[in-house]
Amino acid sequence: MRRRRAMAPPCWWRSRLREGGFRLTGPREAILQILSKVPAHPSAEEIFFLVKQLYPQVGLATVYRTLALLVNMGLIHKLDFGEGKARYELVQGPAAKEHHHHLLCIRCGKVIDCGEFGEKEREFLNKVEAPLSEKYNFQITNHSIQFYGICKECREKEG
Amino acid sequence: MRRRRAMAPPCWWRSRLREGGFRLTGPREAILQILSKVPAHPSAEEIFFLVKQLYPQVGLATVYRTLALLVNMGLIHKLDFGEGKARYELVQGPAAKEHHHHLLCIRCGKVIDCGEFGEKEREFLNKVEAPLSEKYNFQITNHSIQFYGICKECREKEG
DNA sequence: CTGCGTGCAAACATTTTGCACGATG
DNA sequence: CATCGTGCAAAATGTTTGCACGCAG
Repeated sequence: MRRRRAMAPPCWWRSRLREGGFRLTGPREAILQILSKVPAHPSAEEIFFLVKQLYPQVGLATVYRTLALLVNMGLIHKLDFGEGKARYELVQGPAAKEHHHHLLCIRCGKVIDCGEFGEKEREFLNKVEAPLSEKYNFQITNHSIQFYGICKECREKEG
Repeated sequence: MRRRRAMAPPCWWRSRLREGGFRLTGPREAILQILSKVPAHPSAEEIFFLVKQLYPQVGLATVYRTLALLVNMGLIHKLDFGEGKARYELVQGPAAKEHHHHLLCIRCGKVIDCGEFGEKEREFLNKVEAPLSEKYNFQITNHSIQFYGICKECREKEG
């Protein structure tokens, strides 16, 4: 077990793109590069600005098109916290390890990350995913759990 | 058990509005009326058209403003399945009884309702909600669980 | 060389906001 | 009768699409 050298599968996604019959282009590489580095769940616009630093001539439409492609290929997850915009995360990326969910305040819209319930969550999912998958003939690739409510600050303000 | 007369709690929400210091207006009544009758999770636009049948002069902006008000008051839940628009449901309404979650296809966007895991879900939530609520000082009023993946039809189409 | 993928700009869809009028309490 | 709430229209925001050009294979 002595592989110490940063794991670095330099571009594990290239083969995936080829397999799918898609071309390997600058924008796509840049976007995947960014996604594999960014820790949190960036929105399309955030990704756009990050990619621009790496590949300045990129257009926002390309970011959207590439993200849609990657979602369909199953390389990234599209998340929606009800903010009016989507967020994205690499399936096998930094965020995948720190898999977490969210508390969403219905007053101020604040999003609190919470990653504490790993064990209980897995237990629950193990019980639930297989039957669902079978019953609906649906191949589950990801899940997302949100709790809605009122945050500390909003409760203090308005009672 | 012979109450046959439609249950009709004529307007349980009026007091709630008053308590909050809000006026009791036509549009608000109409919107709550609709929400308490509709079974599924209507979008703002769907609500708008339904309310129009009951209160024709209503404007779409009022629907949005009222929905935001009701969310803040905790009378309705705002849901987002990543379709680019929000959906709403009454907290204590028909949908509340048939509490369910969703399978979302990342290929075609299909939304499949699934309501089968009541017991396991409650078990999980019981374990998880209290600690979360305490740790983040967050009053949980609702939750939402989604599974993302690829539906039967899309798998058949594209392998 | 043949398209697929791209950048740009315009189109779209949903939601929010500004304003003057009207209704509620 | 003082505001709060409303309808309308315009603006803002996020995402998609049409088109001609250029690069990957």
